[in-house]
Amino acid sequence: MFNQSWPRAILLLDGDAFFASCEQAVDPALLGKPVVTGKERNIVSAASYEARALGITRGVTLWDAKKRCPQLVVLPSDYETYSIFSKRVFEIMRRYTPTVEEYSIDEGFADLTGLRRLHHLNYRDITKKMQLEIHKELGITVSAGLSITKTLAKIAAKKQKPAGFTAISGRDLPTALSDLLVGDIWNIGPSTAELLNRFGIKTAEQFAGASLEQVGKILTKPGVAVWNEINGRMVYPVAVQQGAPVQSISKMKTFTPPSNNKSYVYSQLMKNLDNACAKARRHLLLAKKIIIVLRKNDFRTYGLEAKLSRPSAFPLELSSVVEELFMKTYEKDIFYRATGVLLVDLMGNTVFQPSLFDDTVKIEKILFAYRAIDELREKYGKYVICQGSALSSVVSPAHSGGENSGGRCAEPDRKKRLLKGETKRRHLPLPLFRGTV
DNA sequence: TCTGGGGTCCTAGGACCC
DNA sequence: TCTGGGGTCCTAGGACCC
Repeated sequence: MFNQSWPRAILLLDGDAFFASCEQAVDPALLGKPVVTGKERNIVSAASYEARALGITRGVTLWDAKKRCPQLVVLPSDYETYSIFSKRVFEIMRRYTPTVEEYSIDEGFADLTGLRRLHHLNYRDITKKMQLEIHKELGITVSAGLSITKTLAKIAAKKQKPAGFTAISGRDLPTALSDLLVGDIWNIGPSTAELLNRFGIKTAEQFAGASLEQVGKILTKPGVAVWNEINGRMVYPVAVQQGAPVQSISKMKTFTPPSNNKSYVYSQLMKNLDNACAKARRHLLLAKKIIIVLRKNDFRTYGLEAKLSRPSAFPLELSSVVEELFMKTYEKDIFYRATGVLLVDLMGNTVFQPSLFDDTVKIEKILFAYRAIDELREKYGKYVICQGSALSSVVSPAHSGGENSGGRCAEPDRKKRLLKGETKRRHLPLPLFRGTV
């Protein structure tokens, strides 16, 4: 599988407290203050280093966080802004190599192998230059991990944060792994870690030292891949995805408090259908299969799927299918806490040709209607229009848990304010918003 | 981690075919 | 009617990630 014969130089850049740092970069008044994002979920999804210093970590409830630190600045997550920062980080990485993988919104891999001569710098200094440019141009910091495989680069990047740089060479391997538990390795989750523990393998070093025979007996393909990677043998290449095709689109939403009201639960489901379809249309995609998901109060989650008679991304067409699935799944007197809609088996909407049996006039009408709907939503926000059956989820305060339940038209789109320059900005990084919206 | 939301990939097992 | 072997496709569900 891997036929490279010289050691690779794989770099991972990992944003430091990324969401919180973006907020601080956009609004300098927040610099030096404890800032968290996640207001919309009532849970800390990112905490600035100032907040971490006060013991506030990802996942704690805002209520706990506030109690611990009354002066805490709590912000709703603004993914659009973070995505813009993210894009610009990747652009800076691409100044040095085209082999960049946008792994997540705040992490990117780059393969620097063989680029030292081109840049007249060693790998360390190439990395340092990237970090410097990111800091200067965007006002945020990233930590770097440099090693011979992606898995080792991940391990390296975690060693020193924020704004850190850590390299793990082939020679350093045993020491680099000695203080690490198996469960801390990328792609080894809780259940695999537990399995390995049962066989006496507790640390990353023990795992790396196990024989292929032993590892092959305990784990399947993905586990063996990780074992190769932490031994310095590359299995995962840096994958330059050009417009990586989306495999699925889903919308899932918890409502508080849980409800046993059938029409309310159904309306929640329809709202998800609306939003999932809108997203699919934005991506110019149609689904061939749809799955609905109901989560009971005990967190057991049930899914039911249906193949569509023709590919679609239109609630008008899909609501009857969803209703049918819902009736099959829904149990009376059971409390539900969340619903979801997944659109899978996606195809481009340009490829789709109506079959002989389709009613082309009707399809034209539906397409026309949704073009209008999408324009309205683009202009006035996503709650301006929705399926009638989803209505009670938007307007009914009966079961609402405040922030959680739709109707947040009040807060004007923050990005628009930023565009108008109403929010203070540093000598930033502009043009931050060129070509978007 | 008493529990958000959005994804990807892998595997086991059944159906169906030769 | 019983037996065998092997391939492919599909689905449900698990595990993991940020």
